[in-house]
Formats: sequence, C-alpha cells, structure tokens
Amino acid sequence: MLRLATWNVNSLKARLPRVEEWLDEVQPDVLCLQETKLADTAFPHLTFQERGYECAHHGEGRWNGVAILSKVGLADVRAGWDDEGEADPEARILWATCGGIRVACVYVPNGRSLDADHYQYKLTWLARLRRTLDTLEDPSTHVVVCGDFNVAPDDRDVHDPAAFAGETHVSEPEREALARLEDWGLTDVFREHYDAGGLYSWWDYRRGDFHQGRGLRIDLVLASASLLPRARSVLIDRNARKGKQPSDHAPVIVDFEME
DNA sequence: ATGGTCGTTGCACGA
Repeated sequence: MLRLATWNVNSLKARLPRVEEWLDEVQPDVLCLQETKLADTAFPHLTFQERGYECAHHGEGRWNGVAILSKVGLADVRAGWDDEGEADPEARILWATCGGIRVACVYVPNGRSLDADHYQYKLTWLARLRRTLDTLEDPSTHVVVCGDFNVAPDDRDVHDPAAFAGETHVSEPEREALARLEDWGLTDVFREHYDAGGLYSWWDYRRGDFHQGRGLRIDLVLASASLLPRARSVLIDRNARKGKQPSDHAPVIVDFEME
C-alpha cells in the first residue's frame, strides 16, 4: 500500500510541531505540503530525514511554497513550470516521481475576487497546468496532481452555495478550468468514493466556522485512470483541524494498492 | 449589518 497525502499547512514554521505529530501518527509514504511560507534554505530537512523522508521544496520565503516528502523515492524533481513560458513569479508547483507515481504538488492561486487581476492569474495558471499535462512524456505513467486547488468542484463541496454566489472558488470559469484537468484523464479520488456533500477540507479561522461545519472542499487528490482503481480508501483527516494551532486546512489521505 | 482569525523578516495585507 502506498499512502499519499496532501496538506496545506499555512506556514510550515508555525505548523512544524503539528506536522511532526501527524506524520508519526499517519505515516504517509508521500506527503505534499502547500503554503510552507519558507525560503528553500529554511526548510527543515533534518526533521523529516529523521523520519525517513527525502524532501524537495520549492519556496520563495514569505508566501506560497510547496514541498514533497517521500519514503518511496524522490526522482526527477521539477520546481515551477517546465515550459517555454515565463517563470512563475510565485512558488506554486513541484513535481517528483515517488514510488512509481509522477506526483505534482500544487498550490493554485486563490483568486481573491472575480474582478481581481489575481483571478485572471488563477485561470491562466490552471490552463497552464493543463498544457503541462499535455506535454508529459509518457501518458501511461501513473499521475497524481494534488494540493490546494482553491476551487470547490461542485455545490456539494460548499457549505452554503447561495452565500458564495459571485465569489471565487465556485465560479464557473474556475470549475471549467478544473474540469479541463479532469478531461486530460484525472479524477477527483474523493468524489469517486463519496457522493455526499458536507465533507470539507478547509474552514475559515473566523466565526467558529470549523465548529459550525461551514467549510469548502478545495483540497483534492486527482489520479490518472491507471491509478484510480488502485485507490482503496480516501479520507479527509478533520481531526488535524482540531486542537491547538491547527492549519485552516485538513489533510487528505489516499491509500493506493501498488504492485 | 458587520466583523470575526490566523500568518508574516508584520505595524498592512493575503488567505
């Protein structure tokens, strides 16, 4: 079994004790982290090496930052876009091959508001991700694209769809951009296993939203067709959202049956 | 109706 997880930790520096505790409990083989908010030189490699992980980090310092931790190999690491276009001004995508899976760890731009430049950046970013998938050398490879997509795929993933009208994370262009990734051959593993709404991965720190069950499901594990039938279980670990100094996101864990 | 809470080489801004 290969246990893969993704978790937006909202600052790895602030969250390191929680991440260590969680790693010891859950023991994923591969962990993708978003919003490390660290420079590469500040990444706590030793903390993870002690637990048997090889790590790759793509950071910029204050904001963003993505990492992949793996106990099952970490090969062909690529940070940022692998195309002829301009470098991304923000550290939001990292690739590595782990245990026979080509893994992309993504932190999709938030978008802020529908009229913001950042929203256009979000749409452009997602389209560029689709084009990157189109250029993968061997389309038969097992592929996982996981992370914080900042898009709720459908209204089941939103606690109050009416209240979100006109906001980011639920707009049709974003959902279409996500659907273009799925068109390539990726499937939202959680949705493949559960039809129910009301299961979320992010809750605003304010207003007691977590306690009140007001969240969004925006943290996704997308798996290629070859890998999808190997997913034995998928879980949003909402326990990790409880207690002292939690991230505002919960990890998503998938167990894949591998050879 | 409004604001609320986290994080950051913080004292405003992003989420």
